[in-house]
Amino acid sequence: MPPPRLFLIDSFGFIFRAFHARARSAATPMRTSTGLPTEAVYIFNSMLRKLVAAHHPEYLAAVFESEGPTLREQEYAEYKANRPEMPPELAAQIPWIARLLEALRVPILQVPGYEADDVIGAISRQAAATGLEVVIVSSDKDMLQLVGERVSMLNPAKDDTWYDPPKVAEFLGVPPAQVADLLALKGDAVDNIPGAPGIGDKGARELVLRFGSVEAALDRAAEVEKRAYRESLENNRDRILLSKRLATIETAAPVEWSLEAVAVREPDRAALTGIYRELEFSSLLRDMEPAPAEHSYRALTGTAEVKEWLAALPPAALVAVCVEAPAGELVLAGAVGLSARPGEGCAVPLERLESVRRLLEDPGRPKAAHDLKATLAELERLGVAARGFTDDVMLGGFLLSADPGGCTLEALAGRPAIREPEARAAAVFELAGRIGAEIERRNLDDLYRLVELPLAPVLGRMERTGIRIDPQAMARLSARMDIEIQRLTAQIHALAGHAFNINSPQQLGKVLFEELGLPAGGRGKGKAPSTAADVLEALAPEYPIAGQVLEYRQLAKLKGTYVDALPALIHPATGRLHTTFNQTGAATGRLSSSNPNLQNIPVRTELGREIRAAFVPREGWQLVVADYSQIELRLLAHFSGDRVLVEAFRNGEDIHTRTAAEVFGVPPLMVTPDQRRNAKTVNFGIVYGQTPFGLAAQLGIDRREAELYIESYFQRYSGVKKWIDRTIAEVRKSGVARTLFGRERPIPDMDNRNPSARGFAERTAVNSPLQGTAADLIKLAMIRIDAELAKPRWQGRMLLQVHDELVFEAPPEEAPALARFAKESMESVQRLEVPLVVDAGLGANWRDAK
DNA sequence: TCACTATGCTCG
DNA sequence: GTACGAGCATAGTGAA
Repeated sequence: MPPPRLFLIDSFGFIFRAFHARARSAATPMRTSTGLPTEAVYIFNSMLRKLVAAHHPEYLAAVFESEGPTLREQEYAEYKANRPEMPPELAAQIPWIARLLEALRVPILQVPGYEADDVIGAISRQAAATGLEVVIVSSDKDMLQLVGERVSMLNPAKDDTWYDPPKVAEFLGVPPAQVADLLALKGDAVDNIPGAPGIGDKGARELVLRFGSVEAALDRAAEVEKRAYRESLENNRDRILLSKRLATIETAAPVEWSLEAVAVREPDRAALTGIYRELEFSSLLRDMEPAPAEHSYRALTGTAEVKEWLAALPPAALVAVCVEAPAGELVLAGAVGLSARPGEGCAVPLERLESVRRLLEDPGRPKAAHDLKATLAELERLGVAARGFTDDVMLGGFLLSADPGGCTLEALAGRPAIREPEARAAAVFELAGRIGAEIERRNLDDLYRLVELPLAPVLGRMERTGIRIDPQAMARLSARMDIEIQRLTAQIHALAGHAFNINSPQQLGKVLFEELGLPAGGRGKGKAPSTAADVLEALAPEYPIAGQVLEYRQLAKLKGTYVDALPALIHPATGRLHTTFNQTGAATGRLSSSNPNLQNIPVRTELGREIRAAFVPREGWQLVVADYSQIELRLLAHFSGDRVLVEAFRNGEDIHTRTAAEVFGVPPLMVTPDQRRNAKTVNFGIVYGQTPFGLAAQLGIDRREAELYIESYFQRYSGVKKWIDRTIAEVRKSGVARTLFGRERPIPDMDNRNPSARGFAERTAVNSPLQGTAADLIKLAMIRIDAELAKPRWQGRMLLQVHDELVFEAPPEEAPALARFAKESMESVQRLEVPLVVDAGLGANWRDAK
């Protein structure tokens, strides 16, 4: 068992901070209806709650300054003279903060004549001596001198940064024992510690490291080479020694405290409610309303207890599993939460993991998780090959809501943060039942059991496999691009007549549209005229600077996002890039990819393809790529049954040429490249929910002309028009868009009075079944392909999915067979009114595998 | 100092 | 005000 922890809060540090932050901001301060200022109370309260929720301290106290004059003030009248008197606005809130702490049952510690620093110093020393782990909660650099073997500091104002002795050394450049010396030399404006004139941050660090202390530096000042430092030391001896006394935190303050008094206890709910009510914290009051249900959480820590719990488990009962294993090397720091009954959960510490291995690895024991892919990965890291998962409430919840943000355990359970693994497990258990029933009721069972659940481990394998890139190729590209960027920067600055930040749309807009007087063709969305690519493209023929900026942007983007970023993300252990596929990241049912996103690797420009060429297979192997051809238009043909579209696909025609022939009324062989390009844009537009405005913008033609294109298209593809109208009508009626497999996405705005919102809803209603069905199809194909590749006769592995494309790697002798197999599997995944066609190829890199 | 928004660009 | 779905880098700004 780790030692219990005592958290000591440097209360006034946070109170002042909160107050002044608000004072500097323009917004009106929080007040009750009677005019009582409440902001500091509110912020202090949330800071405290966050702290407790995040760290679960066993012991906790709030340290306050004493009310009378302090010892330091007696010694040095100027001390902290820079600190303004406490403003009345804030002073009025202090008693409320005291009441709040009382209701929270957090004791206030203070000692007359001593500052909070000294009280914290004294308690830290005493507590650490008794074997407690002390955590100082503060954002005050001075306090870092107290950090030591059993004392650390936590700064919640800086993203919960932890400071242990090495971290202090890293942060300040000196170890904790020399922090006071450092401050004595460099001074501290906030506390008005005078310091040594002429010695700043750098000099102070240098002198302290060299001599070890202020006293030694003073005694041996003659040895200092730098004249300014030497003279400052020689001429300010008393002042420096005083600074050191001021900067040194006293650890002998006569503070009275007991372990019992600082033990964390449940808040006094009645008192807390009263305070929230008086201060009109209505949102906090609401959070209080439903008193958290009583749970009978049992923390099983002994082998015997776990055995007993397992023995009492009904044979086929569902067990919810939540792994809590903080990343890092200390594998034994977490626990596995288990629950098999509503409102009950137990935590098995990882030291006792062996006792539940049988259960976790038993394929016959049904299990539930939240985020199966992550759960399996964590268990694998702990050496457990878990099997038998029949539910993932995250995936189930996503099928019910299609809401990428709504699938956290907390969102699903409708509760604030759930931290303990046993409580998470209990929540998963309850949700598994509810969500499972709702999935069945809404006929989402096949999608759940045959698509999403089996896909999770497949994605996990792809993530762990990763993909190789050639860092040397990237480095060469980077150097080349750098030269080009330099050249463009110089040219652009020359054309502008002065240097500016080309990366700043604001500055660029000023240069282009104000100084150089280019026509601000683009509509400024907020205020400033747009400098987006389409605007610059229109200007480029007449104004060379526009073209230069476009070129600069492309290079800067590709270099920053890919060429320089990706090599740094190569995993040291595997030498490869490992993305994370998110199964609940897109409302249509598509996957998303992040950290890094490997679904948006460049391909459209020549330079982009060079980047793609740096994605390579394992040494000596080949990359295999298989992608669906025109899958969304084929699905449009399937859904609409449009005679022309279906016929075109059944005949294997080039669909854009056919569309051009139809729309422009010429034979296919007479279609010009320009006509085909325009028809391609129209085809894309149909899938996205065409509007004349959008098409006009895309093609750079006027709206009337775009209207004629669309009219002509719908005349020739009347079945498509009917399907779009029918789909919009159905979605308006039901409120949901559906894919071929029944995946649902709520579309709430079909009747919105705002035409813009309604138009958006209608386009989404048309697009979602197409994009979503394509997503369902490739997921199904992936599951089948993965199952085949698991057989011993294959060595090849699936690496990436890019919406309509799969990327594999395989030994050269196997690659052609894998390409054939992938193509065949993807094409035959579902029988439709038109054939599904997959182009498959192989090569030495991602660009050439086509 | 830090977290957030706006802008812009990459992909399917 | 305007084409669907994503993620990420950089500036610029307002707040804890």
